[in-house]
Amino acid sequence: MDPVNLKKLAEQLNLSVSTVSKAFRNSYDISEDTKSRILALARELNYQPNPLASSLRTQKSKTIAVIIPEIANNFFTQAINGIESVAQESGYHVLFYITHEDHNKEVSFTRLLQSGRVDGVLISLSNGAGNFDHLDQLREKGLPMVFFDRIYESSSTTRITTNDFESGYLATHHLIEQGCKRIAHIYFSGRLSISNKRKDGYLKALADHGMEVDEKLIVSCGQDRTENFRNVKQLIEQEKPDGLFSSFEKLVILAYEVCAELNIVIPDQLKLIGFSNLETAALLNPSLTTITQPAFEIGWKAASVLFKALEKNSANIPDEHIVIDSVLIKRKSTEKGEY
Amino acid sequence: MDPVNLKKLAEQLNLSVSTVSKAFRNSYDISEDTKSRILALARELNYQPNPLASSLRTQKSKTIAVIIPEIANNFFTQAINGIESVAQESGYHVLFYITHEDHNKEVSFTRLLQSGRVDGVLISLSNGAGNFDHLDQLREKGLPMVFFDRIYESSSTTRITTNDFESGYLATHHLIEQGCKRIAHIYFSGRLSISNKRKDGYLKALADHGMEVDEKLIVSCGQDRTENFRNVKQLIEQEKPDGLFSSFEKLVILAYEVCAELNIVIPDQLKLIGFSNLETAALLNPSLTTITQPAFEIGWKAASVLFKALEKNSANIPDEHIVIDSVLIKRKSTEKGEY
DNA sequence: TTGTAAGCGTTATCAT
DNA sequence: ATGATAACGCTTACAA
Repeated sequence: MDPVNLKKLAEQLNLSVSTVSKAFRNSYDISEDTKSRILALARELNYQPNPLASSLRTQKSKTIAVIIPEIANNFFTQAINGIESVAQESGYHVLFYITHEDHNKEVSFTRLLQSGRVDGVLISLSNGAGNFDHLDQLREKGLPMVFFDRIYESSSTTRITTNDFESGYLATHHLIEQGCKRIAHIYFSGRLSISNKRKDGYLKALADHGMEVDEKLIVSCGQDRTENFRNVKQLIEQEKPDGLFSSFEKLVILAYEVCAELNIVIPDQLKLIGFSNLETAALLNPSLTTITQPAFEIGWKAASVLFKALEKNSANIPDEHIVIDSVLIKRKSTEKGEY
Repeated sequence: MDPVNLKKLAEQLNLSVSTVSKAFRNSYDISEDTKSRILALARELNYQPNPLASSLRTQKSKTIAVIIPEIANNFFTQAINGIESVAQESGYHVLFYITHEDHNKEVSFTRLLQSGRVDGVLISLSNGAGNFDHLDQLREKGLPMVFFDRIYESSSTTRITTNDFESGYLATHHLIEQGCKRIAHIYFSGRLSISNKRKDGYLKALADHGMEVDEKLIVSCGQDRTENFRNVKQLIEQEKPDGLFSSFEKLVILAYEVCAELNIVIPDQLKLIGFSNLETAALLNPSLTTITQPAFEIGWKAASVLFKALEKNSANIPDEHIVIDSVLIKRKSTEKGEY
């Protein structure tokens, strides 16, 4: 219960604090003999250095922050696994902050990180207001940051995403191949670059196949689940699309639920494809055709880029956009019927 | 870029560091006038106190650690949401450590927490060796801990779980009600108390209904997915149970996959029920009857108990076992056929 | 009401 | 090879 620190070790060994301290870092500059005596006592007393004191002195906390919009989301949990695997290997500690898509929370979290608590930040933006002052401010304080998935496009640091535009294109193209003529799209409105890119891919695919864009087939969703349900239901009921591309997993699930309520048979009446990292995609009724993001790799890469900069002691992270491709996994929800 | 700290504020205002420091805490003991001057400059220079220095001085980090076995797991992500909601409200920071069911990692993580990094720990055990020395050691260092879900039963602090025994009983009882005669059980082997309790519930239900226990119907699983698959496949193929109760979500999913491979029709040939917090349980083919844990509440409660103790500055957490009941949600996977 | 100074536990510089 | 000392940025008696 009473603390064991350098001072106590030093007293018990009749050494100075600085000598003891060195034993834990400088292998040279200290005799093998005293060093082993020190380490022995440290083990015996179960000495653990105080990271706060050490961080204060060295100005490195060996800690990073991860800011994400939500956690009950397969993309993010897999990305976290990627981040965490690098962090564990590099001996870093990880603080998590969940914004719940609330821009104000994002702002106040970043404020809390401005003074020494962490050495760097990995962040995936909330779908809130398009104001990035808080992020610029963090950069000004010299805190290295890496964006992943929901990136701040005009930041001058590394940004990591999947090939959102191409994936949106491919998803739509797949529906066209499967014979769809009226292809709807649902997405999350807001400032998210990925949302817009995926939609652009959808639009381009339609254009490339000489299909007209019908604005009524494009439904933007928000944070209110009930409202989203109503809107998607209305879309399917009234516009009777024969294909639907959703750019977010939450919305694909919603579409399944709407179809169940409306007794719409997938894929016969409506073919469904969506971005998703659901592990049970193959077990759904019917199994779901997905655009699956390399979530683990994205998290892994983001953390790797950050740690590489931290090891070099440089807050200078390359100003580049790294893209890791998604894969389209075909399943029953987009199968051609034999009707 | 250059740091703004108390000293700099003090210099610019021709005040002493201590006066400035007080302005941020002691509203009294300092004139309204100077206080507002200080706060104004602080805002202007975007001053953020250095938490390391402050924590070092006050011996409170306003940070807790959460140690869990895995993150890509609906129970844990929902529990995290519960934890995080309390933490945010109380202004605490949260460090996450994922053990990946590796006892050695659990040991080394706890070691890292022994000296001031955190004020308290929330932990759900890995399914490793049954050695709890590292946990006892943490307690000896005076670090408040709360266990949730996968608890250390004989620890003398608060432990929070669902009603595992009763839920195992109910699940089995439900299968019996639905007409099952040969009820199998799959679970994770190891030291986890919850795994054993759920199994005990299964055994008791069989006994209460005068059904014999057939050891061949009870299959224990480990960390190797391929091996688990093989064992569960063998169970279903050779023992031909007509009901199956799985005490973990991962294993229910596995059972679905096995049935798909064997062309076993659920629920006609085999009725399936399992512990699960899957959000898509209702969308599976067929929809899955679940025992669903109050994951958010469990996380919320665990964090609340811990913070209450921390606010009182007492490492004394009640030695009690709090139980929050699960619910049995009936769906198609256990429906009686009309055959 | 404001200031002085010690100290939290460590690290780093400079003597010895 | 070892030790004295200052410093990291903040809080808190205590003094003025």
